Amino acid sequence: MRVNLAITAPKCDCKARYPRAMRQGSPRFVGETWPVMSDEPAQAVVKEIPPKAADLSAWYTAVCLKAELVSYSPVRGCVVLRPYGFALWEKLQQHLDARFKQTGHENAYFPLFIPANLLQREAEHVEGFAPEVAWVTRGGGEELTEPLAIRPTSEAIIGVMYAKWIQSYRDLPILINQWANVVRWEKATRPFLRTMEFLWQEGHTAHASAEEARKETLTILDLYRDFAENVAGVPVYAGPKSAGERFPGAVETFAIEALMPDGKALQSGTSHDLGQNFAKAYDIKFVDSDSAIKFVHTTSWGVSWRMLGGLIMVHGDDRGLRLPPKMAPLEAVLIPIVRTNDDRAVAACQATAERLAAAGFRVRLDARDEQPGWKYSEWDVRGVPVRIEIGPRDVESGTAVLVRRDRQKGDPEQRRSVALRDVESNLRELLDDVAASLYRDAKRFLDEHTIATSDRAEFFELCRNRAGMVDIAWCNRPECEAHVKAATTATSRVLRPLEGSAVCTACGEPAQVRAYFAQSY
RNA sequence: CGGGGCGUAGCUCAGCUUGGUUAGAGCGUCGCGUUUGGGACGCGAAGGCCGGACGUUCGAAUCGUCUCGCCCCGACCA
Repeated sequence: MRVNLAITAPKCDCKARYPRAMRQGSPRFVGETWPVMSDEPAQAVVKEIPPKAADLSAWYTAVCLKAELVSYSPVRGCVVLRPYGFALWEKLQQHLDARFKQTGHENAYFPLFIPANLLQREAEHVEGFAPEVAWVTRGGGEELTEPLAIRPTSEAIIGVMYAKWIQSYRDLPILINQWANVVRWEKATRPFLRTMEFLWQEGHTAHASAEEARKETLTILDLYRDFAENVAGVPVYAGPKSAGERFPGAVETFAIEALMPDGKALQSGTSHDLGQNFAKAYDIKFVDSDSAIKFVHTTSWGVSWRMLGGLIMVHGDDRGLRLPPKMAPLEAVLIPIVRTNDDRAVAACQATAERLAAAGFRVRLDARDEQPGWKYSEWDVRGVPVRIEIGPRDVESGTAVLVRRDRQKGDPEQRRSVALRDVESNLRELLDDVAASLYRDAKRFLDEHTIATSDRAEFFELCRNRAGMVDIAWCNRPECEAHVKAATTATSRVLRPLEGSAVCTACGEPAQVRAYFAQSY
């Protein structure tokens, strides 16, 4: 089998090199820090990527651009998802889609345009989305008699269709998902985290009973949690949202919330129990087994490419992306070390790449005519979990050097030499270890930045300082949350049951739940 | 939508205060050669409606007004 493993498009806009003066005296071999700038702790490791700890926002934007995930476009607030970024999105799609199928869902596709009157049927829904809906008012050179909304979400159009499709309890449940783009008119945008047009999936289901709808909502919530933790390596808190954080039109909203390095929470997936609100608005009725005409119970749930933004921030370091292996478009990149009159390493890499591909690994050979060190840096920026180096010494000894992206230079565990005959098992083991290690680090960060307090002043201070997930006993009253938000800009992220009795840390009223409070993206 | 910053070569920027010949640098790109285990080096070459519009002026990258876009910090959201 001859697979196309070599890269063919070496174009990249991140090749800037350090000025010569800065390079002089730099070590030529691994195991030492490069560049030598020990008296300048804030110095970027990779040119054009500022240190992550110094300015998360600047670091984030630079990484998204330099890793060639996205590129800004001439369209305000909209990014181009470049091939590497799209490949990352595809990995998310593959994993989630497989889970949706396993739980009985089917994919379908609904129109991008939503007539004004449809969108307006559910009062809370339209009110909630009004500020961010884009409208088409002209088409074919003529003013439209009825403006068309560009979907901010698809409850409306799907509700109308469900009303047509559903007659009997035998038609239920309907379990449909769509992969789509949606538009929300945003004022400030950032790659993945908030763009005017974004990619997501939205699931829409209809059920005969409230219990079944609630079960579906929770099934998806757990599916999202499982994906975030076990595939993306991002630990999350999952649970119900407060009334103030609820989806417009929902009876109850559940979410998974991740914690970013700057102490702000990122809502990474939502699952809504819509009750009969949309069924009533869109007249989705069925005849039940007892011959009574009833409204269905619906749910909706979504994960967007925002999840990718969270993964980037949680795992990335000063050298760029660090992708969890299951999400990485490439699990390993092979870099031959060629010498003058000795390009045996290229053939060895090609053969190894083919073997690995045959074994099911996503690998690529980088045989471009560039310095090896230059290639290391470039693939570091892109976060490929493992690099495989084969040089003349390896050709002689039948070995390869496996270098893991999650470890820093100088770490003795960063690189290991393995026999080529065992490369598959070694790579498998290494990838698993990288995945576990990335998750472990992220989990430790979340744990260390989840702070329980019952002291009112401390609570407000922690919220203001973006200390992380601030865990309190809470009254679950909208007025209380509004007050906390006004004072600290933090809101409740997700709730969980309260054990025993307590007073609300924020206001002193009787507590009903425990809540994680944090500022959020 | 408020507050702040920035748009000059593919990238990072200098030049602008005090308008004046062909607008510069480093890196990248292209060609040739030497190199290649953490961002190589030499020689040669190409590359710019100075974000856009209007204005002031004999003359605008430079001054003024407007506009578009990007970044950062807030308010709203996934």
